[in-house]
Parts: sequence; structure tokens; C-alpha cells
Amino acid sequence: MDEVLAHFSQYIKLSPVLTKEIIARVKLHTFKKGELVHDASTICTESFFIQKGLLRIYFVKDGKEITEYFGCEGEWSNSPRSFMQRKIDVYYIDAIEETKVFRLHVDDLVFLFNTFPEMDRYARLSMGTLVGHLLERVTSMRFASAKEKYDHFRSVYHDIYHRIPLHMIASYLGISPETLSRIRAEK
Amino acid sequence: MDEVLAHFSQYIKLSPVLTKEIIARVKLHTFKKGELVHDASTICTESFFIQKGLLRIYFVKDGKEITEYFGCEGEWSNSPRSFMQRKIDVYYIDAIEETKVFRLHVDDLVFLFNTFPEMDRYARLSMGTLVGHLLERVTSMRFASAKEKYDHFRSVYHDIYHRIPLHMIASYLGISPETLSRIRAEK
DNA sequence: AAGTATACTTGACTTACATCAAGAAATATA
DNA sequence: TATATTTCTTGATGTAAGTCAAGTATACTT
Repeated sequence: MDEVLAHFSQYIKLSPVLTKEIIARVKLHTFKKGELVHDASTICTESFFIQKGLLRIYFVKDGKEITEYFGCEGEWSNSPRSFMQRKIDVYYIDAIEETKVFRLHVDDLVFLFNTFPEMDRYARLSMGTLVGHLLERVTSMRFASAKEKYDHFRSVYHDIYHRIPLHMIASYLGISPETLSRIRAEK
Repeated sequence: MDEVLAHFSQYIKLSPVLTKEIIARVKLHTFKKGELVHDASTICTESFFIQKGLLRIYFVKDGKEITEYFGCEGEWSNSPRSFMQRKIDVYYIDAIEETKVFRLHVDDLVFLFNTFPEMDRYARLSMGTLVGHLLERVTSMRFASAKEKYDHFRSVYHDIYHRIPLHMIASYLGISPETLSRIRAEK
């Protein structure tokens, strides 16, 4: 549980009451390697805070699995539009390796938002970080060669990139697995 | 002023006090066509809410101006990292056409955040919209052909795309002006 | 209104990367 | 530990889009 509380504490001071309510609502769960965490045919009603492991958020296009992003330790993962707007969206989530998560139901999150005004501040500040990453990614997607994209990826995910299968990285970067394989071979 | 208040009201109920404080802190200003709104060599201490007109947020790479995004009517524009973290960043902002803005100083925004807890909620909800757009843009950047990118752009910016010079759209999409010109010619 | 600068178009050529294909390596399953 | 699956590598070929270049159109400036 410490990891979740530490995560919130990065952004806001946790009062004893809020701490208690978070602990009461968050449940530990372990997914096996390859296990489906969220199915695109359902509404994503839970968010997963990764304590240990790696998740992949992906969708299927022309029969191929395209990675949208990777869920890393110390972060929340979900199907964003599905979770926020309670509607069906295209994303699946599965576990790249055995993954321990703290799951939080959207109803519980809404309760926290409505009960503790400081939760809005937490969301504002943590989303600021996310927006920064997305802007950087948009920039690196547009004007970088395949090799530059991979180098950028490695610098951002330097702790975990070696735990992710090549074809998942390739689709995340929008390049073919063959091209990525050749880039790796050149080093 | 109505436009700014209407913007906040999309997300939160504005109390009379908050309304008064917003009005007191926001100042109307008009930029001429082509005028520099923000210079990358300075820290961006103001955010601009566009009442009428169009801004371009861009940076320079290899001597070329690359559009990062367009500031549209009813939205805030600034140099995000510079404004949020009070540091120098690479973005310039200029006016694509004569543009009327409401400017808000970062110190005034901080005051509003610290004085009115509901401002955090406003930020959380409005950033949610932004994150959605960025995710969509990341997806469309990776697996779309030049033509598909342009079609997607037109659908997102259908009200204003004809007011933006071709070369700015091209760099926004990460394609060459020549390619965009050829795509347009085919219709 | 003429002159200059900027923006856009069109053609010829080049290239980075995709696709197709087949084999090698690694991993999972019996 | 053998067999089946999946993942990765390597080569051959095709193509979308980039670059270079020169001309045309549009828009500022005086």
C-alpha cells in the first residue's frame, strides 16, 4: 500500500482521513504474465496502480496489436476515455510480465474527488506531468527518424525497455518490427 | 470578458467572488497579424485566452519553424512547460491573424489556485479534455498516411483550417509543404 | 501601381522505411 | 527433452513521401 500513498504524497499532503479512505478503497491484485487486465468490449471501471510489473495498453488495427502506451511501476493505468467517460473504447490492457497492482474502482475515485477537495489538486498536478510527456511524444513522433524515435524511447524508458518485446516497442513507435530489429543490429 | 467566464462555467460553477477576482486579473489585449506574442528567449509568464483570432505555437528546428499547435478561439494558449515551471523553453508564439486575447499572469493564476479550491477542479476537468486530444493526435501521427493526417486535421479544425497557411499545417502534421500541396491538388 | 518578398505549385530524382518472404532463435507446452 | 509456437533476424523489392529546383501566384510595401 505504501507505494500508492507515496505516489499521492508526491503531489499533495495526505490527511489521516484521506489516507484511511484510500487504503479502504484500493485492493491488491496480481495478474499473471499475458493475462488480460481489461477487455475492450467492456467499460473500464477500474484504474490500476502498478506496484511491480508492466502493463501494455493496446488496440487492434487491421488484425495487428498496436501499443498505445506502457504502464510502468508507480503509475496508474486504465483505458482513459473509457474510464473517465464510462463508455466503450478500443483499448485492451494485458500484463507484459507478472504484475502486482492496486485496483481502484471509478465509483471510489469519484467518491474521493467529491469528498476531498485536495484530490482535485492531486489530479491537476499529476495530469500536468502527463501532458508534458504527451507533448514530448508528439514532437518526437513527427520529426524523428526511426532510429531517433528508438533512442528517445530508450532514454524515456531506460529502466524497462529491455523487459518489453521488440514488436510491442515497434508498434508503440509506429515503425515496423523489421526496421527496429535492423536498428538494434547496428549497435 | 463574457467568453472567459463562459469558458470556466463549462467546468465549474463560478461564485460571485471568484467571478470578480477573475475579471480583476484578466486584461484584454490585441495582437496584430504576424506579431510576436511570446519570445522563446524569455520565460512565459502569461497565458492567453483567445477571444477572436488564431495563434501559432512553434519552435525552430534546423532553421525551420515547426508548428507545435494552434491556439483557437475559446482556448488558453501559452508555452506550456515555460508557463508551468517558470523556465525557458523552445516555443515562440505569434498571431496568424489579428487576435484579441485575455491575458492572465501566472502569479494571478497561482493566486486563484491557492484561494479558490474549485479552480483545481476546473484544471482537472479541462486538462482531461486536453489529454484526450493529445492521445488522439499521438495515434493519428503514427499510423496515418500524409493524406489521412490531413483529413484528420481538417475534421478536428474544420472551422479554422482554411485560415491557416499551408506550410504551418504541414509542419504541424510532420509532412513537407510540397506533399501537402499535392494532397490538396488531388481534390 | 510597380517592385519585392513570401507562399504555393509542379516536376524530376532520391531515400528511408514498409512489405513480403523465409529462416533462425527463443520460449512455451506436452 | 522433444515439439510446437511465437518472436526475432536478414535479404530482396516496392513505394510513399522527402529533397532539390525552378516557376507561378499571392500578398506586402512604398
